[in-house]
Amino acid sequence: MNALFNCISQYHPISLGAWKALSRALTQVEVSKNSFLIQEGMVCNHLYFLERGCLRGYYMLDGKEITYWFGFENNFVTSFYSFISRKPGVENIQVLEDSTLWRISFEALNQLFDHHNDLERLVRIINEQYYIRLEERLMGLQFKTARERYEQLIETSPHILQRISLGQIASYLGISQETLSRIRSQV
Amino acid sequence: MNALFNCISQYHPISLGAWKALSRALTQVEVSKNSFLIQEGMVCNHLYFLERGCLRGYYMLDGKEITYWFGFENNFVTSFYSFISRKPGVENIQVLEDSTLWRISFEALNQLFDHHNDLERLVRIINEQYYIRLEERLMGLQFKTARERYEQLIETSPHILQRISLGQIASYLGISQETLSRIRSQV
DNA sequence: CTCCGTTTTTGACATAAGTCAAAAGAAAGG
DNA sequence: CCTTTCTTTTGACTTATGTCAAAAACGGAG
Repeated sequence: MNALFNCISQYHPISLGAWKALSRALTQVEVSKNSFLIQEGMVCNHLYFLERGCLRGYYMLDGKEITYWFGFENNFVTSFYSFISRKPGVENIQVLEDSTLWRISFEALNQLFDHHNDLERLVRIINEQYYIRLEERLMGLQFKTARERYEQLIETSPHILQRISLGQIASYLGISQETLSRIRSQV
Repeated sequence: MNALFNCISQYHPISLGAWKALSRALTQVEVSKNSFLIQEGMVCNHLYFLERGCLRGYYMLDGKEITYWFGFENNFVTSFYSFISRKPGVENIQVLEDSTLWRISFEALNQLFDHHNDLERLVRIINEQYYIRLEERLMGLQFKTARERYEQLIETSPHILQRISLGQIASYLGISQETLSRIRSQV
């Protein structure tokens, strides 16, 4: 649970009381490679923190898997739309490496908000940071060529290249895997 | 200010005290067509609410204006990255029609958070809803053809077509204006 | 109503990227 | 260690989309 505490502290410090309450509400989850944390059609009832391992989020479009997200150590994870709106989502979250997570339910989190102001602030701040990242990602997709997207990925997230297969990276970048393979072979 | 109150209420009801305090912190701003609300290189110090009018957000890439956002009545507006991180941003927000806005400064907003829990909750909830929209937008860009993007825009935001020029819509969709013109001429 | 500037359309052409298919390479399982 | 399966690469070809340039249409100002 140390990893989570450290991660939180980088966003916004919380009181000891809030941390204790949060700890009590958390459950550890171990999941193994190729299993699913979340599947489409479900209402996602939990917010997760990924302590160890690696995940992939994707949805189906015309019979193809479209990867929209990768999760690594110290990332928060959920099917955001479903978790927030309490409706079934289209997202699947697949476990790419055996992973350790901590999770809290929607109800428990909202109860904590009522009693611990600083926790709600923490979540507000984390949401804002995640929003900024998503905005940057959008800008990276809107008008860049396949090569530019790949080069940007190398710069901003080189660790992805080590741990994710080429086909999944291509999907994440919005290009075909053949194209990515060719880009890679030409430096 | 009624429009703002109504808009807020749809997300999360707030106490009368919170609303009074918020009202006092708001300033009305009138801006005229073709002026700029925010320009790149500035730190954006305000969060705006657009009561009447229409705005466009864009940034420069290789000497071209890339439109990433349109704002209409009842939208919240800011250069999000800059407002949150307190650093200069790359975004420009241009006024497309004479507009009326209300604004609150970063400092004032954060002071309100300290005294009015429900205001911070409101903002957290609004942020979450905006996050979901951005996610949907990202999915719409990642793997769709020019025609699919345009058809999706007609479905989800037909009002944009009435008020925005073709060139700017094309940019928003991540395609050239010639391509959009041709798509439109073939139904 | 006419003129001027802006926006949209059209045409011709170039090119990035997708698709399909097969071969090569790497990883996993018995 | 060999076999099977999955992933990556390569080739040939197609297609969607971008680019440049010019014409047409539109809209505001006087």
